[in-house]
Amino acid sequence: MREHYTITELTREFGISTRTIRFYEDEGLIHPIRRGRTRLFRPSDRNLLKNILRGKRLGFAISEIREIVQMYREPPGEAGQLRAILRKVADRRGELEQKRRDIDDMLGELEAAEEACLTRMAELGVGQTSRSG
Amino acid sequence: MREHYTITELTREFGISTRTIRFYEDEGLIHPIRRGRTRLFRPSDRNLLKNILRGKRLGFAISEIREIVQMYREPPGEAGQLRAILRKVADRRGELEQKRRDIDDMLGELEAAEEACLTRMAELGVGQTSRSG
DNA sequence: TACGAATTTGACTTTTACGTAACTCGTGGC
DNA sequence: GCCACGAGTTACGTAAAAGTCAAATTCGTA
Repeated sequence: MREHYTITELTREFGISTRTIRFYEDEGLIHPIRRGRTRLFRPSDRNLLKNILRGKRLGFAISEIREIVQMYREPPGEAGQLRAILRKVADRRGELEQKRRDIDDMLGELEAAEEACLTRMAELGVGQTSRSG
Repeated sequence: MREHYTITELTREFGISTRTIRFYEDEGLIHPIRRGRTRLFRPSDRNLLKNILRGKRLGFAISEIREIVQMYREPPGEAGQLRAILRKVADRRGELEQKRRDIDDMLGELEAAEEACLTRMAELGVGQTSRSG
């Protein structure tokens, strides 16, 4: 595990721009340390970025991702705040389960579409090159 | 199964605005029939809308959703187009599987966060009201 | 057929998530 | 000391996805 990563290393690894990473810092999602003015990303920062991009792929907004990654930090010492986090965790879990149902439904539709295409090709007497599923 | 739905019925059912539905029509995602100038939504339109909103929840852009719902239509009669659809189906399936991995990873992180909170509460000697998982 | 509620269309505005341009700073090599 | 070069900052721009508002229709119905 490396000590630090530069911003451009992370842009290459994750296929995003420096602007994007700096934007996430401006938005308070990530807090790299500095050597002079230059950002240095620790492995934990890199991991956090990975989490952020996961959230993006799942369609969460920046404001939501901010809330989510805040839940991953050291739990606070106050009971009310802990309960608030637990509630949010439960909410997000519900959302994710909805998304999973959405994925399954969508996969079902795709399969139906594929079947329809294959049937149509058979009708036309067209040979297929390969079959994925 | 009803014959037709009005626009406001669908807005209530799905929790979206009339502007949104009309926007989707402008974007060519949906094509309700008309009685005069008034839109009438068939059950198939309602189902299509459901598909569109699924895509939205999963973070697909309108342009992607347009492509996706086009794949659900009657397959064309030309072999090249059929093969193109099959390729797109395979691509989307790959994306959905990535999203599913993202969901599982994120659920894992949430679980870890929950554990950390519960541990912290135990340390503090705080009673929990309930446990979801 | 007159009225109010719902609908349509069109234009303009807003928010989000960055992109782009223009410039400065700091550091290593010669 | 100068230069190249990557990184930083500031400010403005923009595309997508609606929200908002106004004006014109249209519909059910009394």
